[in-house]
Amino acid sequence: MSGQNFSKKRQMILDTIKSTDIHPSAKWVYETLKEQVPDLSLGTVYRNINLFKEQGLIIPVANVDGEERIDGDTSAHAHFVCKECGCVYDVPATHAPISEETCTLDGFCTHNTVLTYYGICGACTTI
Amino acid sequence: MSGQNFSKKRQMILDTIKSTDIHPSAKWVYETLKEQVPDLSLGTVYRNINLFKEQGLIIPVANVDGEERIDGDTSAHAHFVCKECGCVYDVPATHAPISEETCTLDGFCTHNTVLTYYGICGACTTI
DNA sequence: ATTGTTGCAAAAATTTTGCATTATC
DNA sequence: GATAATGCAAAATTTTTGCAACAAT
Repeated sequence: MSGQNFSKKRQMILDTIKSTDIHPSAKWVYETLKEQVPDLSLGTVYRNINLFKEQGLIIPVANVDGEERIDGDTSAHAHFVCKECGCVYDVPATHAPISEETCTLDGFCTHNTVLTYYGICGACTTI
Repeated sequence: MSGQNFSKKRQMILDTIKSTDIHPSAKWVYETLKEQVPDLSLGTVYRNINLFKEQGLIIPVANVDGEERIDGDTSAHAHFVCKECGCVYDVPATHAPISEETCTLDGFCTHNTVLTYYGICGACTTI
């Protein structure tokens, strides 16, 4: 596409990431989209995810069981990772003391802050 | 050792982790200790790191360039990860709004909180 | 034509694991 | 001797990459 060079598949990968709140892994994006787009390659998913990260369209939020999990919501908020089921939940920014200050430390320039709570989620506690 | 079943190598691996503040990767621990203990295996380092994590003797603090970085200091504090050089720095708890509350979210039980700042460190800014 | 994107498969890199051997008590 | 820890190498995973083919303008 003109200027934006977004291919159909690239757009669908981004849409898939943006349309869910499960904080997916690359594999999940691939498997989910594969149903609609049979001729999709995992390499393409990885390549586009890396591109989106560079462009700031998505952010990596956690590494769960060796898999990187990403978030299409780049607004300031925190996350809760369940050690039991591996689910990643959003935690409203109001609950999370995220200070968006930049360059607070001596000579250090902070670009972004990641606040993650680890524990057992409600679903896993109930069971 | 009696009761504690700590082998010499296990103890040396833990000591190596506890004696540095660089927040090492498994590979770094292996390569560093290999100089003193030539017959050390990388598998042993990984096995012991996993053990220490289960026991709460060390904590994973970040995943930098695909490598998990660990910390022998389990007290409440935050970290700064330089996107440029990959160094991981300690951030005093006084600077970090770490709330040690537990089970604050509905039915969720928080075991630990990880607060990480990402940006460019002083050394990389100067250059 | 030229530029960018993808599929495919191989390759890299990190982490785990099976099993025989060695250490520890 | 019984139990646990290790070395070694293979295996399992996730992620990256080379290259030929394809798409778009």
